[in-house]
Amino acid sequence: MNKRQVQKQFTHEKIIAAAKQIFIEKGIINTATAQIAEAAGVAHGTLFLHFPNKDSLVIELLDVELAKFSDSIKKLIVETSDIVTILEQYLNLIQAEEGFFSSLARELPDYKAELRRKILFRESLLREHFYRVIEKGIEQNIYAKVDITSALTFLFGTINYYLSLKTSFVQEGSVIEKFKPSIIKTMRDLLLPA
Amino acid sequence: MNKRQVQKQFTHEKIIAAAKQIFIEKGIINTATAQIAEAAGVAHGTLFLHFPNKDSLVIELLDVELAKFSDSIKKLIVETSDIVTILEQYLNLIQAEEGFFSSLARELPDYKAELRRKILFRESLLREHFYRVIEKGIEQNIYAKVDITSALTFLFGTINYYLSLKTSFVQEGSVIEKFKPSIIKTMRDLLLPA
DNA sequence: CAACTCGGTGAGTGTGTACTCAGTAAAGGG
DNA sequence: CCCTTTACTGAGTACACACTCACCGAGTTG
Repeated sequence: MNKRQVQKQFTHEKIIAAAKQIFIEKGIINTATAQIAEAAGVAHGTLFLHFPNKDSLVIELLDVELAKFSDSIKKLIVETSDIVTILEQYLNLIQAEEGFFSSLARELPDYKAELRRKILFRESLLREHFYRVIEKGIEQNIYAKVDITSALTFLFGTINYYLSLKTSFVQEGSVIEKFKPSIIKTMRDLLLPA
Repeated sequence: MNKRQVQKQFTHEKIIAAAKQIFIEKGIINTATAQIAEAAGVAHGTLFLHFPNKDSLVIELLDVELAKFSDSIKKLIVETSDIVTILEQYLNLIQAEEGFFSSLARELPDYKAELRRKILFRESLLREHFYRVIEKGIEQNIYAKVDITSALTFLFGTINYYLSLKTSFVQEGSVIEKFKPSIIKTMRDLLLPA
């Protein structure tokens, strides 16, 4: 890579990093492209050399984050079959991206179809993984013969619900962190045989 | 009331009705004040004679709807103590306003603080009512000695979750209707002693 | 019925924002 | 060393939207 290409890629990454940061703080709709450019330390116009429009920027950012997240989940599920450990780690992952994905999820309906599809894909992926883990555990008599769908609905529903509270509890700290113990307790109660 | 006052009130109500209709269809942020005026059959400027700004219109509409909803819930809970009936009726109520409140809830984070507070108030009200019903039931040995908080988290979390799916399942029909049986089943399992 | 009140009108204004484009300077190539 | 290519710049454009205001005419009042 020559000097120009290096510079170009550097700028590209600066913009994405800045966008992620501001989106977490203010949400996507509330962030003007000019602000992203300013935060990235480039001219407003530069942004549109790297992305044809704001949506493309959001989608590329989402793709990158989704890939990271998906890899972490796969790794996690391959490495352990203990439901409590998986849950804990999973909640840690959610927590790390809490601001970004939850703000995205909340803006979803106002936003474009492709974003919606991506978020939904991510969720179906997670459900699928969990489903397999639990199913295998049941076969091996590790877990109780629960209604898997109910258990997963509880898990995802609860997380969704807590995240939706986020803007209300504006205090410092992670929403997931706060509710982690009760989520784990309930999932354990649901899954482990009495 | 003289002719002028009647006319004024009529216009006021026309605007609110039109606003509700369009908000359900397109969400609040995506609806321009000019469109509301057009749908109401009044001039754009007329809207601002009746409401100082768009937010006030939203808040008045929300107040009206909240009052209706709250009354229905109170009545429902006074009239019956059978949890399954209460749940069914409650889900019917949610369903009737599904479009309006769920679109509101989804836009919340982008929107103004007072709206957030009102939605939150509504939820705390509902939780409170349910809490009382279940608590009373437990005292009278009607329901299992469940962890009330978990049960309610499941209920509200799940409903929230299903509503968040709404824009994805754009097909006709109510989201709540679709998931009602599984919500009721799980709540019954949680609440009724084995 | 003349004078006045007041709800309604809609073209106009100000603002915020996504996106453009003519110009600039540094890098690359012959 | 000069010419071309290219990433970048930032003032400018187009547009959408909330909100205004000078004017109108029907309703009310004495």
